[in-house]
Amino acid sequence: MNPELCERRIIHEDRLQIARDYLGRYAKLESMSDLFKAMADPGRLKILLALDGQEMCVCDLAALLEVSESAASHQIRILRTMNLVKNRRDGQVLYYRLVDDHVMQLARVARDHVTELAQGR
Amino acid sequence: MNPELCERRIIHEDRLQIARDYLGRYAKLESMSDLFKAMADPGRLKILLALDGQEMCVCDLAALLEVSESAASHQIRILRTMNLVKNRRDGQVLYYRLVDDHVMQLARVARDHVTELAQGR
DNA sequence: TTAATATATGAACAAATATTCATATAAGGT
DNA sequence: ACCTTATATGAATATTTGTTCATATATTAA
Repeated sequence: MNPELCERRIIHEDRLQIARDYLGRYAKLESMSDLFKAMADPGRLKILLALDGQEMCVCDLAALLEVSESAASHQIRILRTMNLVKNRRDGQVLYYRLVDDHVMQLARVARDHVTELAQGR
Repeated sequence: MNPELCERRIIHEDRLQIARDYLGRYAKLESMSDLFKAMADPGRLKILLALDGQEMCVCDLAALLEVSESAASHQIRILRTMNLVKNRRDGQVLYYRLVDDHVMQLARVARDHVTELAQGR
């Protein structure tokens, strides 16, 4: 066992308690980080933005990202698994679309954050 | 060169063009995915939530996450690099705090997303 | 100025993630 | 039934990310 993990140094016991209580109110913390993980790749983020307001198929998205259809399909599978997109079959073609508006809300806040920082806050 | 990347199959040229134009308006796409990457780890997400409304030092955060102070410091460095937190020195202690409110906005939307999905939308 | 505290950082290793290639499945056409 | 199209998936490899351990730096106290 690591001694550093046992005899632990804590300066602000009160703040630690506040943080623990607060984290208790965020029950699905793992799922939340999974959601961010899904959006943490430029390619997947492009896919999500491309699906804002329209349905697209795998081959379209592969063309957009300039990757193989297999690679695109793997990325899309992650987005499906994380419940960000869903699909609808029309004959041979699977059309992908966003599950809800949360994704775009996240994208907008993220864009605001990075643009504000670029302007020196 | 991969032939699949050259003779590309595109079904919806119009939608592809819409997506390309739309992505053009998201200039800082890499920075956006970096921001999500920073929040894509449960430990770092805990740190960010813990800092909602209060300052904490590295040893507090290490205690909260139950990891070594070195590990906590490495995680915090990522949050600093991605401009999510900043610090203030008071003597020997470095106090960390959130840069702005965007982080908490993101956390709230993410929480709403995962709780709604858990309830079957 | 020596020692102690608080934190940062570099390097090595371990674990997770992404990409590629080959193959599988599912629908539609012939 | 057989072939083609559209997409999914498994396995192997390549890349990225996280953790640990040792060491470095900065501030304060003795």
